[in-house]
Amino acid sequence: MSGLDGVTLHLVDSMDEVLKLRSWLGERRPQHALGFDTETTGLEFTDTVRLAQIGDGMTGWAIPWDRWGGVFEDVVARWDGLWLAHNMKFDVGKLDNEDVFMPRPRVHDTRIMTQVLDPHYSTALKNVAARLVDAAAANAQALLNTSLTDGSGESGWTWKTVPITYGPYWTYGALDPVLTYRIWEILWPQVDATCREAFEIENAVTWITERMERRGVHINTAFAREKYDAFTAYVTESAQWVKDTYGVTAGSNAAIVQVLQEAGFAFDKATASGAVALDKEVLGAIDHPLAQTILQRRRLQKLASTYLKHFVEEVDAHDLIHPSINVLGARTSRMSMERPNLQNLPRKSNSNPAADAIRECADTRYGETGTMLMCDFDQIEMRGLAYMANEQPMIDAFHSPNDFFVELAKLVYDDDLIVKTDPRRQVVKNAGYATIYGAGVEKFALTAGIDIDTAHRVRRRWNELFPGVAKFQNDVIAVALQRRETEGAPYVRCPLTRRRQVADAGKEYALVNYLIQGWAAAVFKKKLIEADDAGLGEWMCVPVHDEIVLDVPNEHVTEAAHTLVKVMNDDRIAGPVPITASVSYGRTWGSKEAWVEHHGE
DNA sequence: GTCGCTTGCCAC
DNA sequence: AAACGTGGCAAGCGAC
Repeated sequence: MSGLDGVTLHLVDSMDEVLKLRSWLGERRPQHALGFDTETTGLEFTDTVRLAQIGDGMTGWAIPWDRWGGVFEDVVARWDGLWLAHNMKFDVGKLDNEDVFMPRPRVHDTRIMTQVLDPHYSTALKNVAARLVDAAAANAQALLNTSLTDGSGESGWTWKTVPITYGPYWTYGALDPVLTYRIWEILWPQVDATCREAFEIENAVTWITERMERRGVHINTAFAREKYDAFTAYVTESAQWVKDTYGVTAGSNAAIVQVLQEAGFAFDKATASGAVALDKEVLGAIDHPLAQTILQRRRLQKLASTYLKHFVEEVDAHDLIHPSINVLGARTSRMSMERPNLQNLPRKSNSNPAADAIRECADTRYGETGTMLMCDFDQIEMRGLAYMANEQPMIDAFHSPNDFFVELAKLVYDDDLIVKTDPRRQVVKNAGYATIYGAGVEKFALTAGIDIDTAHRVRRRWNELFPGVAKFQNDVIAVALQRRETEGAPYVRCPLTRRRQVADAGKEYALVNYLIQGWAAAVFKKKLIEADDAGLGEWMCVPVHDEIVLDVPNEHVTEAAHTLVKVMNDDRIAGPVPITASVSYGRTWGSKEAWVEHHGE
């Protein structure tokens, strides 16, 4: 059968339709699953359900919420099979708000299925449906969606105002669970056969992050406001000073460059498109009050507008901020976070002491009776590299009680006296990460702050010491290129994605990084599930790639930290490479106090 | 006024 | 032969 021929759509607007729906439901077998979806007044947290839809591959039902919501609730109570949704976190959350609770363990997300099979494709329902089910129907539906989103249709209606009885609205609504069901029919056999564990991990992590989103992160709003006001005042006053003194706009790079050129400074760094670069590195090297003022203004503006502004303006009545966590954020299986992104809060730094305030804004919601716990893996990606390359000297270094990069530096420089403060340790660390990212010698030299000749020597020595790493890199690329011949595109198989393709032809070197990053993301997600199973789910707030942040009442801190240590340290998950993690704690996320386990307490 | 592009910068 | 991966976000600016 082609496309959607023969599909029947119903609007449940009478007792007669309700009876038809009940009779239809009675004929469903639990193994057949049901698709569901909601239409809401919008995408904001405060927006509510207007229509709830259910369906299978041939029949879709649109249920107006205000009048017939109880019918949907009744179906949820009766159905004991699988529920399918595309982007389930959104719909289940909206239904939660209406006091209708979907049975989470029985809800499977078709968006996750597309992602684990091939993250190269768009996961948006309309695109997946157009690709797998019926292009014309999906595109017509997308057109309506756009007109409702921006009110651009002839009617001027929006998601909030469109009459439920408007034909295109309810029919396309009723079609969504049908499309979801069809997608499931096509994708589930592939997922089941090739990447079922990946699907189960992503589906489980989705519910864990949904809980984190609801729980939120507490903000010390008085402190955040004080810093925001102070930084913003500097931003405004310095801009005025720049205008008064030099007659230019502080935010206009071209104008600033011109003033500095007239003052005798030369510029040789270019941007991607060939303009004169004026980044912090360039500014830092210019000994001129204008350059230094612009630099400091940029620093404080970044802190005020990217972080503090959200902290001040977007907290709820309990001073909690609720970012949105995207489990399928990166095509390497990493998660991403937005509004705001708490994965890129500045760390403590000597060059920008003002930045310390940002992590100090995120504090425990329990005041004097709570503690923030931060637990992060130690060099997780380097361990992944050692594991996948099976590189014995690296594995040995990970078993040493000493610092990993000190041990590596001793090998590279053939000097047993190297200590942690030796600058050669940093060079070797940079060499390691340059390998993971696929950097050339030139970029490696630049980031390590060494000359090209030294970089060449270090890299030569590195390859000599770790031949397994080079072999691993070459093998990954060779296999990928072979796949290009036989399957049309070069790709790697990661633990949570069946095919991770290169973004651009000629960038095959990046596949090594995809593999390592994808492996690390899988380890992290498995540990989130273990931590949740061990009872830590109620305290967890933020996942940061290799770190979990928790907000714990003091009476549970000792046990929570102990559980974290037990879950996150693992000498089995990476073969001969031990995975270790460190816990720190304090009143705020910025606290650095190391947690030491006291046995026998 | 909005949109898309560019530039810059924060994290892991 | 060539070569730093994954994200989110804000501000300036020209184009519509």
